[in-house]
Order: sequence, then C-alpha cells, then structure tokens
Amino acid sequence: MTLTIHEAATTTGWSPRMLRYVEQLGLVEPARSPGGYRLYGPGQLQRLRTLRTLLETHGVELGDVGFALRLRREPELAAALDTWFDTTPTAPEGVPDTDWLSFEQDKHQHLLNR
Amino acid sequence: MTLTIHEAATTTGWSPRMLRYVEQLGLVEPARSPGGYRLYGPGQLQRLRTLRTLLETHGVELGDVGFALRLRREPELAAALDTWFDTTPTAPEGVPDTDWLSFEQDKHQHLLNR
DNA sequence: TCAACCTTCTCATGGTTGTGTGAATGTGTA
DNA sequence: TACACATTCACACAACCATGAGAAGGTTGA
Repeated sequence: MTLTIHEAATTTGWSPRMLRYVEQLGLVEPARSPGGYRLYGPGQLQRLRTLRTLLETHGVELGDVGFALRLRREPELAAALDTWFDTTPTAPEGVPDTDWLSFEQDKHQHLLNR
Repeated sequence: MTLTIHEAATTTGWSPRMLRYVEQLGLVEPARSPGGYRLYGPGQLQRLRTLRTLLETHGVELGDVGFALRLRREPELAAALDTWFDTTPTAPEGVPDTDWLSFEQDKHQHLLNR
C-alpha cells in the first residue's frame, strides 16, 4: 500500500515539488524503491494531510515546523531557550540589584519552578 | 539604573536598530520614560547579552526565538505540534494496516509515552 | 536654551524561503 | 521496447527577513 510521489501529491493537496521540500526539511521522509522512487505509506499520507491543516489553522510556516523539529532533535537547544525564557520574565525591575547576576547563573544550573 | 537605547546598544553589542527589532519580536521589552524613551534595566541588558550568545552558539535566528516565544504563548499550538510529531515517528511501515487510523486518532486524545 | 540624544516612519538592500519549471537522465510496466 | 512517470540539479522569482540609513520631529538635562 504505497503511493508514488505524484499520487501522494494529488491525494494530499501538496505539489510533488513541495513533497520533496517537506522531505528535505525532515518532516515526512518516505521510503524508497530499489530504483530510488519515493514510496509514501498511509502513515505518511495522514501526516501530510494533518501537516497541511496544522499550518492553516495556526498560521505556521513549514520552516517553523522545521524549527520545532530541531528543538526535539537538539535538547540542549531547547534547554538553552528554556533557561533564557525563564530568566527575568520580561519585567526585571523590582529585583534587588545585587542579587542579579548570581540569580541569573543559578537558573542556568537547575531550571526553576515558574 | 537604566540605560538609554544607544548606551544599551554599545554595552550589549546590538545596534539600536536591532534593539528596536528585538523589542518588536517581543523578546526584550524595555520600560519607557514619560517622554517615550526606551529604558533598559540590568535584567534586560543581561538578557540581550545571553540572547546574543544563544544565537551564536546554536546557529539560531531571531525569528526562531520569536517562534519559540509563540510556542509558549500559544499552548494549543505547542500541543498541536506535539501530537503531530508524536504520531508515527517517521517510520510507519511495519504497523498492521488496519489499526492505522484508530491508532492515529487515539494519539490525538491522550499523548502517548514515547 | 540648546546640543545631543530619542521617537516613529519610510526607503533600501542583500540574503533566505517557498514554489514553479525545465533539462538531462533513470525506472517500471504492459 | 516504449511510454509514462521518477530522479536530481539548476534557474527563476515574488515575498519576506534582518539591517542600515535618513527624514521629521520630540525629550532630556546641564
């Protein structure tokens, strides 16, 4: 039960070109025939359709989903972003001036309860 | 202890233009003087510096950090991405054909243990 | 008051994204 | 063996991103 790229394209609403692009982003990677043809299984077709609605309903770009993928492949990146966001929630005033740097650095050790 | 935009720029390595851009992305939002001048506190200066190293050490773009911000401001977006990624971890073959759709839909109910 | 800074807004621009189209070539099947 | 379809690669291009620079005007503080 596998479809060729053109068939997969017509049943999912993507263009063949875009299917190759989506694959290049690492989002949906079909198997290959011995000769190199892309073979899309039912799982991938479903993924392609839901990807489509995901983009539309949330106003997200393919590149954004690609970045989200990066976030789960590089946990240290996700962790770095976490600490950055959790540090001084955009309103630093009112914190005693002296504690500041140590406070920052503590956060980098163990993520705090927010 | 607040710096004006030009001072903040020189001590953090950003240009004033970029500080305004960073603010527009929602990443570092300084207070304002009664007359409308941006006022950067020590917390924001630290944030700007760490932001800079974050970008450099991980090869991330400002827009990516902006998207990460979106992810924590719109939990339903993050959830949608979670379910999409957790569904059929890019290798659907080998799963009995019939269980497929129900399997998919289950996942959308309660996130599974990966 | 006045110099030095700030504000917003607009124009400019090189780089990247998303997407199509075509060329040159290989694959699958009746 | 053909014929329709696939592959990769490259050119194209509008739209957007990240930045700079300038204009027109307001704020600050000695």
